[in-house]
Parts: sequence; structure tokens; C-alpha cells
Amino acid sequence: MISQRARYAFKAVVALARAKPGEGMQIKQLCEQEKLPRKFLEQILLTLKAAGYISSRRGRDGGYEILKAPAQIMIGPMLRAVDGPIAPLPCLSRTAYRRCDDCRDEAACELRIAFDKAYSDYLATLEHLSLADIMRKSDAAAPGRHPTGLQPITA
Amino acid sequence: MISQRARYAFKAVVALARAKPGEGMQIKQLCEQEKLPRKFLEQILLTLKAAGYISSRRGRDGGYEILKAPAQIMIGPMLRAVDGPIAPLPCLSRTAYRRCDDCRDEAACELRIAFDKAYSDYLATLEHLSLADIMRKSDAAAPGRHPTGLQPITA
DNA sequence: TTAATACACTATTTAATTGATAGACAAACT
DNA sequence: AGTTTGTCTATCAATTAAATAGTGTATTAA
Repeated sequence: MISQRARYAFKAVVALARAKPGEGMQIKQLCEQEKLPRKFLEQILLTLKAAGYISSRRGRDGGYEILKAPAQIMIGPMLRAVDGPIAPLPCLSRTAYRRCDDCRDEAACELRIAFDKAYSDYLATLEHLSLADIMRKSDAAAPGRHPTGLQPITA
Repeated sequence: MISQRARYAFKAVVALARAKPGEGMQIKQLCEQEKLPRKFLEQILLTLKAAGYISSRRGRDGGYEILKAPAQIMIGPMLRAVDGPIAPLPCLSRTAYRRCDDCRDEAACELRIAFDKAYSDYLATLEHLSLADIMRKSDAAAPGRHPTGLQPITA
């Protein structure tokens, strides 16, 4: 199972991506609208900021704003920024490769072989799937739900 | 990352699958050969037994033996037997579906959409990949390593 | 320039899960 | 009977995840 942290991050990014461009949202709105614990969300937003996904302003009329275009935000890297490596085994991680302590022969390791293909497909999908793709699908499934989102041309 | 529990289970099953048919192994051998903590392994073997993967005998000359043919052992179900559901979200689990508490519209849930395809590919692979497939690949990568395993006809 | 507002940062707490160990018990065989 | 080997349940310890607390700093406007 994916972590709460990652879920909250995801929801926050989606909400920010749906906010009117140039307007952004304050943390108060975010946590009320998406039902997220405020202080926890603060930390997560900091992480997202450090990773370059969002920007922030302090003081009155402060808040958060999305920095990247949704089409440029890939799910894999975003998850990784929030939760760390996503590989099922350290020796399969692209970004944090580590040999298993007890591993004699990596190429012959049955565990590694078992997850190799499954994980590389999983990863490839997450790596190329953008937030824009996802929002488009979501809008198609619930037309009219998000007033600021572009509607699919199906009516 | 996959749990230690699942790793140990996997290693134990592989070791039992490589043991001479009809001979099996005792837990002492297993934990020495594979460097697994004995008491922890005991529990894991019990789980594997309950799930029908192995059988056991008590008393002198007791031990564990593999029950299913490696070609009939699929990685997905085996993992699930040991570790529980493997889906990234409860609402994507095939075997333990549960609606997310706060979910308004499942079909439009961005989180669900994000993981839907990635996970279903991952799962499909694990569901159809057999222990036999894995052992074959392992043997091919390290010929001569496992004296009791069948060697690939490549020499 | 000061008060109010909203984000930034670090530390701490709490809860849950995982990994591992302990020890009494039951079956099987000699 | 006595030894061996698996069975079962309880418990402990360590780690991680989730959440909260509290202080600090930038920004704006009266």
C-alpha cells in the first residue's frame, strides 16, 4: 500500500493544479477542501516545494501555487520525491540502487528475477503517466465536477 | 519495498523446490543454508503450509516438503498468502477490495486512475509468473550453481 | 513600525507495523 | 519412555509512519 503521505501529496497537487492559474491556494483552503490534517500537510507541501513542484508565498495573500504544467508532472518522480524509492527490492531501484546484504549472485537471485519484469513495467507506466493524463480521465469520468477543469468534448 | 517476511518465504520455497523430490528439508538446514532467523522462519513456514504450498512431518526425520509443482506456483498468490494484499490502494485490490473512507466518486478518483494501469500490469505479471519460470532463469544465469536443479540444455 | 497573517522549520509524541524471540505443547519415531 | 522436530500463542523490541506542537521568519497593510 502507498503511504498516507503520498496520498495527501497527490491530492494537494491535484487541487493546486485545478486552482485557477495565477491564483494558487492557501493551506487552510487545501486542508479543508481535501480533508487533510493541516500540520502534516505543511510538511508535505514543503517537500513538494523543495522538489520544485510548487512555489509558495508568505504573509497576507500568501499561499501555494503549482509550478510545473500538469503535462510535465510525471507520477513516478513525484511519488519518489515524497516517499523515497518505490522499488520492491533495493537492487531493482533505478534511483537508489543498493546491493542486498546477503546477495551472492545478483543475476541469479530468484527474488530479483521474480520482480524484475513486473516492476519495470509498473515503473515505466508511472514514469510516463502525467498528471494531465490523469486529470483528463478523471474529468471524463465525472463531467462537471471540477468547474475550472477543461471539459471533454463529448456533450 | 517488499517485506522481510516475504523475502524469507520466497527463499524458503525456492530452497524446498530445489531439494530432491521426496526428501524435503528440516528447518535447521533451511535456516542455516539460507541464513534465515529460525523462529521467524517457523512462523512463515506455518503460513505457507496453511496456504497449501508445503507439507510437514514431525518427529525424527521430520521436515518440510514442497507440495505444488513449481510450474503451478505463481508468485502473486504466494506473496499474497504471506504478506496480505499487494495493491497500492485498497480500492484496487482484487482480493481485498475496500472503498477508501473519504472517496466521493471512485471512477473519478485521480489517485485511483494514476495507479490503475500501472498496478494491473504489475499484478498480471506476478499472477502468471511461475516459480518454475524463475528457477529456469536463475539456472541459466548461474549454471552449475544448484546441483539438484535441472540444467538448461545450452552446453 | 507594528500588528496580523501565512508559510518555514525542528522537535516531539503517538500509534501501528514489522521483525524477531520465548517457551510450552503435540506428534512421530526409536 | 525419551528424544526429535514441528506447532502454536504470546510477547518483546525496533522501526517507521502519522500526526501534532511550538517557535521562527517573511510579507502585507493599517
